[in-house]
Amino acid sequence: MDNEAQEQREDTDPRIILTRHRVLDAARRLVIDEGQEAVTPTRLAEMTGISRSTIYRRWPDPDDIVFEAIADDTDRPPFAPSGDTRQDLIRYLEALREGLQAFHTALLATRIDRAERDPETAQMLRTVTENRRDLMADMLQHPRDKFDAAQALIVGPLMYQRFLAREEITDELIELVVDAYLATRA
Amino acid sequence: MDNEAQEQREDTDPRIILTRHRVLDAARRLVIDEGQEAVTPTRLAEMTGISRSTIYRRWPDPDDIVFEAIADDTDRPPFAPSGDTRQDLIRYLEALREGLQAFHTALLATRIDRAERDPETAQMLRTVTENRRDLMADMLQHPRDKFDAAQALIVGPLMYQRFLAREEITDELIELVVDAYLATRA
DNA sequence: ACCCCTATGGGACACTGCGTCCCATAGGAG
DNA sequence: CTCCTATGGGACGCAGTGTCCCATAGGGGT
Repeated sequence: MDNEAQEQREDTDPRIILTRHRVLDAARRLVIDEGQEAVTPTRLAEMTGISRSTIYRRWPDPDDIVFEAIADDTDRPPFAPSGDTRQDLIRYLEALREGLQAFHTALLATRIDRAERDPETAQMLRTVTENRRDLMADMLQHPRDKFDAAQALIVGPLMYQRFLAREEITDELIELVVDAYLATRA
Repeated sequence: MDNEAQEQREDTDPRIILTRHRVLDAARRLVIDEGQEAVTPTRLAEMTGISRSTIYRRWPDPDDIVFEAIADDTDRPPFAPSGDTRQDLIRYLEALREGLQAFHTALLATRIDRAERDPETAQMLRTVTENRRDLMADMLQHPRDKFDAAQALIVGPLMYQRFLAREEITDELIELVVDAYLATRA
């Protein structure tokens, strides 16, 4: 098999890396600005200067471009917990609020929609969610296996406010969420 | 102006009503099964037997078809409150859970995604949210203007579990959500 | 029962973008 | 310096889009 050699090259050949990076970057911008249906090899070629041939060669199924573009989302590292759980939670949610205001949050909305029809995207969403759960459980020194419901309780209201109600996430809401969660632990 | 006459006909002429109904029905099925990018006049014509000409005549901009298809979502009427707030909330969330399992829930995911780029869809989402809030405030005999945060607290966790974590909404989660909310009122 | 009005059907049309292919060229690895 | 391969730049047939025109069918009013 020279499949291994092939994969090796894809990770090291600077030409391949650059192509991949530029195309996925452009794809992300397209998803954010115009939605995933705007992501076509022709548009990407125009935006990046990379030829259509190359794009088709790298991604025989253009739909994979959208998937890969919305997949690599790097969670930022957590801050150091102070030990004051209430204060830590508030700080965490304030950081989450800030993240939800960033322009790339539209990518999350696209993931939500795609996951309804694409099992791979659904799996990706689950993984991202679990990662954040583990990260947060560590931060709060909380057993992971009992933290699923807590995640929903804490993160859910902010997601609701951002994507469904589409209204501002106020300081009051954050405090309310934190206190409601803490009440369940007492 | 014969614009009024025109609009009058669109609401009464059975030919127009039937066409509209059949096309939007097919569009909903397409959005649910294959996503909004699959909604094209050609596909709709094939599915409904209605000619492409007619579809273009009714919707000069095909994108409006998706919007109208996902827009008319009728909230079911609430049940009669028993007066026991905790029990009423649990029953409400159980009904919501059932609704979130229905196949047409994918339409909500599409709304969330679309709202990121289309102001009209964003407005529609806000209106739907407000309607549910008012409905629920009435049910719980709760002042509406202070109910926004409560909505996020109560409905948010279920939405999170359904769309982000993509895991089952358990009875335990529902009880936890209700008790957490009630704790904030004490 | 009749007639007028309009919605629909069924094409044709140019146009755009898609997906595939082939060959020439440029850039990286040894 | 040389081989190997990634990219570029076209060509091509094909499918779908959006527009137009004319014939027909079905509703509403007399």
